[in-house]
Amino acid sequence: MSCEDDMVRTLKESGHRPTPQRLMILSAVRHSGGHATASQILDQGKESYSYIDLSTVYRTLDMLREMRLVSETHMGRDQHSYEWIGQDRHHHLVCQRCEGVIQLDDRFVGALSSEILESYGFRADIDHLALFGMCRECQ
Amino acid sequence: MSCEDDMVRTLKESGHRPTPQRLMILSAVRHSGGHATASQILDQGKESYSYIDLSTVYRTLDMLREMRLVSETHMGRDQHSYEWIGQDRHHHLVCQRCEGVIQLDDRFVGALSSEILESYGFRADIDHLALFGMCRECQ
DNA sequence: CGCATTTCTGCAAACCATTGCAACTCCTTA
DNA sequence: TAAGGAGTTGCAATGGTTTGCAGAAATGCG
Repeated sequence: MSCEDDMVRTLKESGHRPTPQRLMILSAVRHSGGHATASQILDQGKESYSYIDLSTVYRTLDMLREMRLVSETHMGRDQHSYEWIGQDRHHHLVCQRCEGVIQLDDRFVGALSSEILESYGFRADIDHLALFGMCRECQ
Repeated sequence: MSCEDDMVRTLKESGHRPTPQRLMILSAVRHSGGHATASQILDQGKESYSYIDLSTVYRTLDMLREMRLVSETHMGRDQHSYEWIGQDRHHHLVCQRCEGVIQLDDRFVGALSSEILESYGFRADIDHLALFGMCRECQ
């Protein structure tokens, strides 16, 4: 089964329509190989498609976020960045001095979620966390 | 020693100038008793001071954040909210259904910071975390 | 105090993200 | 196949935040 058919099916099953714009945005995020900003997705879309509006990009990304297919992260003060949620869920440690990024395994954050659930009965949805600070080398 | 003298000294020691605008903004955040948005601070400022610009408010809040005197939080999709960091550092659990907010004790997050420091050598600065999800009642 | 230097403010413009709306497209049902 | 209804898009306008810059204010020093 092709990647595209897969997306069409996923959209339909969740009660959304598989429009060309959506398939294009989905494909762009999925194959960007890492973080992508809304305007990057827009640019990529314009190459492979006649025209697409920025608001459509945001609305689609928002939909995908609610379906938990992509994660939305505020990386500092810049644009939001979006990433396809694959098998290996992970988070980021961002150094504010050297601007380096370290991948943080989900088990650390998962442990926090479990403790919160136990103590407060609150189910935290942490798809992608970005924590700021300073890395070993810069300290 | 008055509250104001205290602020003047703090600013000077960090190499910043104690201008009337800054003292006003500092005072507004400090005495707001909880979260305050930039425009709320602006309004409060206009009452006690002739005029102050919104960009000055943002720039000052940014400075205070870097000095770790206030915390900046993205509460959902609305305005950012700023809070004076007092003795009792805390975080928030925001329910996406009922929009209720639960205070989360810092020891949970502190434990996460410690684990990250131990495993990665990364010193995370988590002044104020807002986690989204669903509370016990809404599940 | 007066002057040079640095820092800070207000203003305007820019930028990112969101929203309302009318037109359009897709899907369902007859 | 035609019609109706729901969902989706592009456009324009809006709101919150950031930035560049010229003038103003504060500081340090003779």
